[in-house]
Amino acid sequence: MVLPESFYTRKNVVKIARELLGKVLVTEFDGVLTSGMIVETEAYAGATDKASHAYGSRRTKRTEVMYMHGGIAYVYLVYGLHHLFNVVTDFKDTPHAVLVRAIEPIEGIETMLERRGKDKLTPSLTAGPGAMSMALGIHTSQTGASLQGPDIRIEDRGIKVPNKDIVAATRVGVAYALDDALRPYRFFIKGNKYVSKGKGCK
DNA sequence: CAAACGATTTTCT
DNA sequence: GAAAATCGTTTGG
Repeated sequence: MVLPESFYTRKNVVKIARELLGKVLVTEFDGVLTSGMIVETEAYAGATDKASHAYGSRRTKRTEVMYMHGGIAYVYLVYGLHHLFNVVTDFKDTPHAVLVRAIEPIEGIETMLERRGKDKLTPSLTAGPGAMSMALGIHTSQTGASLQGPDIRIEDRGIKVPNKDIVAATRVGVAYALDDALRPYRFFIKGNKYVSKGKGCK
């Protein structure tokens, strides 16, 4: 089943990030379907989180989508070449979001290999936020798209992730956030090959 | 209006 | 292990 809007419109963004593990992220552009199980996420707690783009209630053209009602996509460009896919949570005017960092490919693997310019399935196909977005065909033009819409959705296929397989850790690439970089807002499935290594992963 | 920089990945040494 | 690639957004003059 496709996750309903009520899954996203809750106050605890950290809890949502954790619950997204094991769910299936699906994109369908021009009738081409690609999907994968979410194995790694990070929570960004809006106004009170120095690592978030919306820290201190900063409101700009780019971050505007984060202030919208939960259940939409927030996609943006980093380093001029990587598209990162986020899920906006919580209610209007509360800029919380969950960054999806990695998936385990399920459907449309051929398409994903093609998009990435690869010919063999390796973990690097979708391990890491930039790589994953490219494999799924996610682009900054999809920012603000509904997750109940025809192009992008997240499904619950009954996959259960045991508590003991969920690891909480510090986030990657946010050292500039000082003390907030130490918050255990990163979740991933223990032992999964598709979890990104990340630079700051110790 | 100009300048600096980043929630990263890949490739080369 | 280190460095480059590359551009929209943010910040300062």
